[in-house]
Amino acid sequence: MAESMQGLKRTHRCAELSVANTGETVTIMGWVQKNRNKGGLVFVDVRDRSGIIQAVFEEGKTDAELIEKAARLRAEFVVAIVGRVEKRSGAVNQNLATGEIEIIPEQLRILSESETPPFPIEENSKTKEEVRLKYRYLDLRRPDLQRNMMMRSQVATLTRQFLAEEGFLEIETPVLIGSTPEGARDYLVPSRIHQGHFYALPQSPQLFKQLLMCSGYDRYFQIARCFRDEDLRADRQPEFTQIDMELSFVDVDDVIDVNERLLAKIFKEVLGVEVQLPIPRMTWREAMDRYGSDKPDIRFGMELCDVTEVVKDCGFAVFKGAIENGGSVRGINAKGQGSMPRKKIDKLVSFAKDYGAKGLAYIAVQEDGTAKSSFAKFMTEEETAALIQAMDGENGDLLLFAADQNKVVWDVLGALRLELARQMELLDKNDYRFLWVTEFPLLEWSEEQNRYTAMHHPFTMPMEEDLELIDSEPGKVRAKAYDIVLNGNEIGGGSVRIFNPEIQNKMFEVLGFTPEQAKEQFGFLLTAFKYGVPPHAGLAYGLDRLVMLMAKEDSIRDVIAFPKVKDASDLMTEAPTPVDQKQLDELGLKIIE
RNA sequence: GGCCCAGUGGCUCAGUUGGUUAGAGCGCCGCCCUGUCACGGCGGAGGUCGAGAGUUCGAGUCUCUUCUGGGUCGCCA
Repeated sequence: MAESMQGLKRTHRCAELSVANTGETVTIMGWVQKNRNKGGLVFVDVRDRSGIIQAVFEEGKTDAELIEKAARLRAEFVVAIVGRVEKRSGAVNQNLATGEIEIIPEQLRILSESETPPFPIEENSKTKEEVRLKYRYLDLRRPDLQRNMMMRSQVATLTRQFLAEEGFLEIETPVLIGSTPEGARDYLVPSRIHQGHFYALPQSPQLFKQLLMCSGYDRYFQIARCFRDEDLRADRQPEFTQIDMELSFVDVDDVIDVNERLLAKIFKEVLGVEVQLPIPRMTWREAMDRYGSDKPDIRFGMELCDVTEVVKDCGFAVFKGAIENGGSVRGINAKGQGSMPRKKIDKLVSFAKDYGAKGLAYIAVQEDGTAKSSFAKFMTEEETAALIQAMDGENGDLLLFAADQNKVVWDVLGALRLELARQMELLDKNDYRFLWVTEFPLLEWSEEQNRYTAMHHPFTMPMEEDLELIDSEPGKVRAKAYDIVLNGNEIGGGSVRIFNPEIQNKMFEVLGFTPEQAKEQFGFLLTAFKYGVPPHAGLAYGLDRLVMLMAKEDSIRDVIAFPKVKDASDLMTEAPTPVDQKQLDELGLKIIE
């Protein structure tokens, strides 16, 4: 039966106690981690979010009645203990922060009993995620998740502190907004009052923060929940959190400057990691050419090498064909992997095919200098030698080549490069390598829609020097857009925004919007722009991804208190759930079976 | 929507070429134990192998379907 905590007040968290508290009478409250009964001598480990402290119930020092009560404690009982802090008379536990001390109880109250939990509440859980998520409130008791959540809170707090000092105002924007079909799928919320009309949940506060700039708030930020109804991944949840900001009277360098200092502060204070400023920058084109990715992981090399010129006259039809079709031939050199077994190479080939390659050519340079190759028979010895040389191929290297349109070649080799790095264990989670990727293309051709779509969003400012290309070669126009990349993850991105209505209208035109469509969807923004809009720019971080990397986790689920699973449902609450017919009727909705 | 992986007591796993009462560790329950902290000792309970169908004399083990979770491609302005 549960006892009251009346008359007691917690004085410390468990692991806040140290030898400095020796002799003090303290009150702790927490969960029983472990009860070790030596037969009259009872050790109880009590846990809270700070850590663990041991209480010792011993004859002569504690009432017999209390010892008996302690012996009844089971895992996850919630207890309050009043007692004296003493240096341990027995062995010190080096593995415990509080390992030199223990509590000699004077009072023990069982505030709450517990059934045996379905899985152990311990660090480095081996329990499958399915079970953990069903009992997420228990999972969240585990020290590693508690550390993650505390780290997340610390990041948010530091962000608020820093941005406030830099003159940013925290302003909330609505969650019930109008739908804009451009981009990701919206979550829709039916309106009861306007039947047949729907709100959408924001994919980001983009339009509102731009309007706040129009309204003169100058520097805005928000830690904002965003929603996208797309398929999930390890680093994608249907609802996620952005650190969103917008600044007036700034250009690219100003946004980058304040954000570099923000990142440096966060990493210094949370992880003790010094971020070397300035963070290196790379144009999108350079990133693609060197890494085959717009979010390169620069913790390791294995850069792409364009060998189009070297092989353009060779006898290998695949290479020649790709080049004649306007594509390129590029390779990567997996140092020291020349002896990779055929089976493993075949796996790389099929891996490459998943990314759109028609095939993957390779040369495995043996230790004796001979080459095993999938295509050498189509080439002269001189051509093969020239290719190996162009790739810096040394004995024992594995050279892998993709030949196709640039986009395919980049995708394939970019993915392959990462896969090989994983296999070769080149990725150190303690190594934090930031990179700005700049000058993204403004537009991207969509085969599916047979039109250009905005690579970032339709409010991104083209680079002034490319403006003249916007009609003739829209695909070549670069944007004042930038992403902040950390260890191959896009942790944030932003752009300078268009604040000139003519350029904005031009942009809509290129995107295939009729003036009517533009007005219908973004009319309020376009109208706002008629009343004096400051030049402005902004950036948004994916807070979940940022904290995931800081916590050295592989999934953002490990830094989100109540995440959803792959099909976007919640295993604990079982949301989404069916609703009553009455609710549907009120909303004027009918479910078609 | 496609592809891949996993699904055996509460948890984590093992189960040979399909063959008698399905094993282990941890946890749980009982008894014992005064310095443990992965406590220890003795004893015990607990699963029909995600679900369904099929092949077979016989299936955890093969086939098909399905459900659940994970990874990934597409998708994610």
